[in-house]
Amino acid sequence: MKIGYPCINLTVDCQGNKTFRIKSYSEEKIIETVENNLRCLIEILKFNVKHDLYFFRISSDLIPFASHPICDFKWERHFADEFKYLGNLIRHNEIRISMHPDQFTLINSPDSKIHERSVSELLYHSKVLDCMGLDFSSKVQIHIGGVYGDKNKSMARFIRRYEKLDARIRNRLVIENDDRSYSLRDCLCIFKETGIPILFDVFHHELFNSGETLEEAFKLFARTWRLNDGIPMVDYSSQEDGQRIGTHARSIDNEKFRKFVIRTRSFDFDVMLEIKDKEKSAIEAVKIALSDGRFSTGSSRREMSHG
DNA sequence: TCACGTCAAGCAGAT
DNA sequence: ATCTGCTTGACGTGA
Repeated sequence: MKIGYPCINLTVDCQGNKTFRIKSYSEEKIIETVENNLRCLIEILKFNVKHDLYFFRISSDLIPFASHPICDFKWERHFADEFKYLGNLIRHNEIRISMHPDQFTLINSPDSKIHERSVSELLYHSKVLDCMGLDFSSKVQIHIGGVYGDKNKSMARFIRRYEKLDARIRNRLVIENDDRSYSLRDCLCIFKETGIPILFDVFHHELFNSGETLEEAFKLFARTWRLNDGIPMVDYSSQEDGQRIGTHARSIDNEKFRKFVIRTRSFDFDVMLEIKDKEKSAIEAVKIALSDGRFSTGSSRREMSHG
């Protein structure tokens, strides 16, 4: 089990997801911004290793406007050395990586323009992982998309569109159950047709499910991951008390997480804490997992792999 | 230096 | 109709 958090580190004094307004786009601006973002990503990953955090989601803002027509900058070539360095850092420390394109990425949209933009966005995400030389256990996660008034048609459209995607995307794409439109059961239907692994979101499943217990859900999604995909990925959050249903917790609820760890003991998976205070809660989660014997520190893992 | 309107992009549900 | 949340507030103009 590896534990991590998404995109932003609040301790390290380095913002790895800097962007700018499209109006101020220039080659100079994007070079300067990406330089900063790559440098900070390195800093954050080093911080993570020091704190036994071996799972990280790279921000989609790493290369701002990468999939937009305005961007004709050859970022892969320009930053080839930096990407190589990052790839080595990630592989050497056995860090698990994910990316999560945002809510505008909808490959099942009936609007062909939105569909095309979404494919470009997915290709950008896949290329980032490719040019770091990462294998197919580094994933790009999306939700199935919109319902557009007819769920069956929209799911069929997703499947058709998926089958036409570039292999660079298909090798990395995983689907995540969401909290109101497409449940774990819906993701399993898509899996049956396409073989896409399912990234399980614990909190979404609590809010929107077909009656499966946590243990049943784990049995169902865990087998959708093949050997090349690595072990299953899980997103974890919990409800912030007193806020509207669906609000992610500000800080980890230690007892709740401990219970989760105990209930899922018979499964091996990597877990990302989608908690607002980021690495702070992730570090708490590491302590809890360690105390349950679910987790080995980086130094002991490295010794094992050498010995 | 700081307040605050706005930011590439979509959808669904709540108000 | 308008607002909010979503993996994450942050950019940058104007005072």
